[in-house]
Amino acid sequence: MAQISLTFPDGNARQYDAGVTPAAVAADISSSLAKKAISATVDGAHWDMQWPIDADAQIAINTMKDEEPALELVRHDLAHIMARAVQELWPDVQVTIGPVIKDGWYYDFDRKESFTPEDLATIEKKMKEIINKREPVRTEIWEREKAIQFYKDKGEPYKVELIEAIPGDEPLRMYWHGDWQDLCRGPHLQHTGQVPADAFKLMSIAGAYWRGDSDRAMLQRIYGTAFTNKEGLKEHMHRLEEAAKRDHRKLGREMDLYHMQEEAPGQVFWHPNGWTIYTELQDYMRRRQRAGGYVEVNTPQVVNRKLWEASGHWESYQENMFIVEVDEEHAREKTINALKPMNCPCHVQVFNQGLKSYRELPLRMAEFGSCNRYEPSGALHGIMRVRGFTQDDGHIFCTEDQIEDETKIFIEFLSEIYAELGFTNWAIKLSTRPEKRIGSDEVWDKLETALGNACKAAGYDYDIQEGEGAFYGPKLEFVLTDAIGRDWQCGTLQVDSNIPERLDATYVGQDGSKHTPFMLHRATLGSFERFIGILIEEHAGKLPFWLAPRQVVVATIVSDGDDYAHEVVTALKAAGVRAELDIRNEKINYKVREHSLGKVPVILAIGAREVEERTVSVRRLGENRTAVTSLDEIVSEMKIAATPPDQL
RNA sequence: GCUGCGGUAGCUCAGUGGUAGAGCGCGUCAUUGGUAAUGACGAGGUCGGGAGUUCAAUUCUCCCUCGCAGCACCA
Repeated sequence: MAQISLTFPDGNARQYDAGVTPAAVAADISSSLAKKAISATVDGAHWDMQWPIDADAQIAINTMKDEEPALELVRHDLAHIMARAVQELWPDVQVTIGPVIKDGWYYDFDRKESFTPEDLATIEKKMKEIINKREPVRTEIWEREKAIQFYKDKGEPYKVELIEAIPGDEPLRMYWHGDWQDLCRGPHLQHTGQVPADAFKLMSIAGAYWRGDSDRAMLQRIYGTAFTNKEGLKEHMHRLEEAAKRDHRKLGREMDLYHMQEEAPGQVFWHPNGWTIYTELQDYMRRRQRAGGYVEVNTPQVVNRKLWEASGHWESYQENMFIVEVDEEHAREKTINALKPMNCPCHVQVFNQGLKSYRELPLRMAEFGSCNRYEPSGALHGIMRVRGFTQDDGHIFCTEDQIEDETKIFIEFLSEIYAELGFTNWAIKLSTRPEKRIGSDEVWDKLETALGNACKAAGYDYDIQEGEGAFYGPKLEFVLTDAIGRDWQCGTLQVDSNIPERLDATYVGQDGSKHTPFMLHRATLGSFERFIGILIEEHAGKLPFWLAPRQVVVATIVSDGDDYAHEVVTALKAAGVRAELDIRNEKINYKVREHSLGKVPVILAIGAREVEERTVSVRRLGENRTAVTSLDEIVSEMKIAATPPDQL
């Protein structure tokens, strides 16, 4: 038999017969390693202890101490163990797929009756029994036909469909956890007892479509979370609790920012505090856009269907549009209109007024454009996904040659703004050509390359989302993350020549003839609603001072300080600071607690001493010490703090 | 939109086939206090909406609506 050489991480190599398994290699090293081993890494690939190695390779034997492979295996084995537990408890349940995801795994089942939260505890108990049996995990490679026949006989049509969807005639890998079998690429642990029985938890039950297709069966998905030890699980549960406290829906109520109600689902009633954040942000963006060479416009809310027919929205976006009909009863003629779901067609109307020259390009047109979209009810989420919102929208009319530069300029514009708003972690995703699209591959090549180059030129990496672009062009998404790790697209930039063409936008080129411009749809914040939601969660309600709706509360300790407190508030207000007076007949402890919970960044306490010395006792949110400062000093300090970053 | 769960006082929640309860908040009074809850008293709810079953429905059933989690969607 041929010999192969396996090189270990320490650089030493050993010779083995070809086809040796990591299990044998581990046993060769030591019996304790053979026991502890969970998998191997062979030339960078995650390798099951049972898989043969046929050629020279770099090898590392993994144990539970190797966090990355350990988590992967624990979660993956738990997916199988959970499916086995479910089928042992309810033999009529059909199994489908169960992948590892962030923090855990899920498995999708088909069962007539619904799983209940009580069932989760039952399943967990059964899973622990399976783990305690320490049954071996075994794998075999099967011919396709055999696998299909096996699952047909077993009455598992989902598995048959999965196999049929695997391309080619490649043999299929089967895994057994004890007697329970599943189709699986692997790798897996050596036996079920290697799964820590106290480091996992079943989290929730939800519906999920088979193969992600809403036309197909709705399955029941059970989510689980798992770590390599009990502490890991505990920490994770703690993180979830902490994240829940940052939820903008909770903070929005506590900080009295906004509310929503049944009569206007998916639309925001902004309260004074929330609207302060909104207008402060809008003022900031307006100054930023002016400085960035944009002209600001404003366009109608209610627009006749003719324009939507021309733009193509009537055909392809109608189910998401609020249709407004005006009938003869109270108007001279019957018209059908729609609330604008986006601003681009209106911006083209502005562009189309008068003849444009290539000398005017790129033309950067911005609007704080209020849009209404009839979003599916299940998609609504606080102020992050709503039916009525205002975009910090903009369209850059330009030539093809200008796309890359304009994109780079935009990315730089956006990144400065995100930094000033306190975001350090955000990502760019480049969505490329979808299957259904218009335009030639040459044009798509150019446009995708232009966007990618612009990112690199601006100094940013990006992830590619294959096939996720719009039918008319590729796009960049600028993604921020909320408190519990959900991603939200905020900024965007999309390349489009379709709408300009459909709506007859032209410019006169250097050659004297008319050309269709490209249009870059772009938004920095995305929508004020979503962005403010993210902003609240990112800062856990403790917004940067200049954005804080309530910046300073001047709180008296004794009523003898009332007059002076008035004076302090007046001075702060005159300096442009949002200051409030709290001379209620309450103890200072009470006032401090209340305003701290309300996330007021600065509390100025005033007692007899401060009145006497014309000072204030300064307490900042998140600190429990105080400092005495003179009135003049605090006013000028607060004035600077309240100045937006672009005006410093 | 789909699956599951939920809607009781301003908020957080308990509860019941015989028209409801707590804590916080709110109001009144007393208290003038040094940095995360002073005390006493009081007001406040057609139990999300509609229909049905019942002598009787907040409670059981159905429909609608809104919300939550996930899926699908997201120009």
